[in-house]
Amino acid sequence: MPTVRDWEALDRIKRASVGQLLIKGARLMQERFLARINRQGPKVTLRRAHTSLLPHIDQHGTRLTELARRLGITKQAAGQLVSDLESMALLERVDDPRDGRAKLVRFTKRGLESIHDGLSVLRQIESELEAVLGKTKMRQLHEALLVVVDELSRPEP
Amino acid sequence: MPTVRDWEALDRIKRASVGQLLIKGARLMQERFLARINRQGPKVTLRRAHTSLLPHIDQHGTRLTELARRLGITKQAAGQLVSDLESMALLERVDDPRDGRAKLVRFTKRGLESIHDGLSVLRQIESELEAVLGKTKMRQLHEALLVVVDELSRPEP
DNA sequence: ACTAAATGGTCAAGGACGATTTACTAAACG
DNA sequence: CGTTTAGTAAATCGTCCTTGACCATTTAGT
Repeated sequence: MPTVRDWEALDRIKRASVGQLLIKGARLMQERFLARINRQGPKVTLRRAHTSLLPHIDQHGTRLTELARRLGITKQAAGQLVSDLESMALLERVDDPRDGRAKLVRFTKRGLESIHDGLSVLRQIESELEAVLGKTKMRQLHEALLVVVDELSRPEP
Repeated sequence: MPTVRDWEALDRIKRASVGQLLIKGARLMQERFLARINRQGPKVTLRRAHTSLLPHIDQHGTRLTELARRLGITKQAAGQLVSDLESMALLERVDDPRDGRAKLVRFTKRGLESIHDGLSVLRQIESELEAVLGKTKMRQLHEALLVVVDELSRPEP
């Protein structure tokens, strides 16, 4: 039977939970990022799935299957995302010289410029965070997040 | 024209970006949480939208309209989530004695027990993080995230 | 070399989720 | 009263992803 004491405990946990703060912070970060990107120009409309694809495009291009593998989705799903970004002229498919079946997905000139713009928006937001956190705590946050991502990336026990 | 130097810069930024680490960490956290919750019993299947609703249910019940407002969605959308959770016997709708039109959404006994279970899963994951981070860095992470959430919660400049 | 299996990719259909719009009932408020 | 507020109902939508079928090419087995 739930008591008032139980509820106070729940409240304390909710406020104290690193996990919940992490999730909330990430959501806010993503919203702010997409809002600024899509505000500063009617060029294209990036969606969440696109932004999770883009970081996996390598300098010399990446195969669709490899992208799908890295994202943990089917190659059809990855193909759809690539097609979207292709129609925005951010990505292009070129034949892979080492395999006649394969194509390499890579940035267009414009896509690369857009990525640079995007990263500068990200840096801007991060510098706003650093302004309130301070340099030291920002560095600590960065280090801690590296460890967190590393730990959570390993398979479940 | 993109150069190799540009690419190296991009790579450095990607690895260094607090924003991207935050988003990735949150995604991994949520995945691990839902996986464990849904693994330790075939009782119910919680989805992401449900877990974002639950923390807003107050001790004495919360009105649907208020839930919708807090979540930033329409009351119909909130109503649907509540209906889902109701059919899992985690929530119930009761008449609000202070307003004949209104109903209060509140936890059932079972729902509250499940919440406790859920929070203990969360604490478990967090303790695993603390095991690799160390107590001090875990505390620093917590404090930094509080500031980050606070800063990102304020309206856009 | 020749065929069989594996691999890279595309097309089409559609499902799950998380919402929205529009329309409605019932109660409260003033 | 008439207007506002709480909630429900039904249809639909956008996003993101899957399944299934298929073609072209490479790789392996014998």
